[in-house]
Amino acid sequence: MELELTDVSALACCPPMVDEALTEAAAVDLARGFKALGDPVRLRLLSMIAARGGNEVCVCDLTDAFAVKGPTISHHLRVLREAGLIDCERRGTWVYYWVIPSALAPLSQLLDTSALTPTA
Amino acid sequence: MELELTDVSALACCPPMVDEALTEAAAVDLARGFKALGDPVRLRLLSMIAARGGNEVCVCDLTDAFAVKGPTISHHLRVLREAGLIDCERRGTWVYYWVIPSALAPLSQLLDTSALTPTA
DNA sequence: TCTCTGTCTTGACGGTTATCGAATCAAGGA
DNA sequence: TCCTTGATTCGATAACCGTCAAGACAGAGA
Repeated sequence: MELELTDVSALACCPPMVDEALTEAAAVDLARGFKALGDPVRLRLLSMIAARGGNEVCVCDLTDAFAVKGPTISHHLRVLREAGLIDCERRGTWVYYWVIPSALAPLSQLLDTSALTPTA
Repeated sequence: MELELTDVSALACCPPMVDEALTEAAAVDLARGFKALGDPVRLRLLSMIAARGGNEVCVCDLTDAFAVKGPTISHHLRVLREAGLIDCERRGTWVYYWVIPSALAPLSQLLDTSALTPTA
């Protein structure tokens, strides 16, 4: 399970873009995260993992919910992991995944528009 | 300027995914938005447009900030527009773009993790 | 009308990505 | 030790995407 992981700490620094435009470097970092979210299968995989809160999800519970085959699920989980959005651990026969909230937070904050619509 | 635009209203319906996993249909819709954000040039373009708040930005003010050529800027602006994240209008010689906050909001809310980290 | 400037579209090229079958690896149990 | 099950990796293929040069279009001004 050796992968090149995105440095999450570098992302935890982002005011809403309605307040301040991104630098080129910040855009490269953050776009990596959004790109990982830009596939329907990956986005739903992440949501199924995240919906367990801090708990974990077994891959075996994910695969059945999708039309795509096992290797494709593995591929998408790897992309999410390389983006630093999730992590995993093998315990016995099964592999468990969980979400990394500190990686999601900057992405959410960047898109926050509450400064434009104060009463919405 | 006739394009197929994503229906924004269909997106304005999304609780954080830490509370509830996405349906397949919702994932397809939302992934379209994230996919548009998944390129460094596009993300920075959007941030430069959004940073003006409700005001508009002339394309001529965007082009100089990037290494890529005019057609590439046009292409990325079109992708952002087809995703429903921005809109534009021509006035005289110049074309002005502005952000659509109601399209950004659901994406931000979906990634909100405050329910997991109450005091962060 | 012609010309100039700003923006977009077209067409093409090279690189990337999603997907799957087959093979591989990891762990448990017979 | 062998077999079975869960998950990943490998290799190949088809589709997609970012980029640019060249050309087209829109509007302003002479």
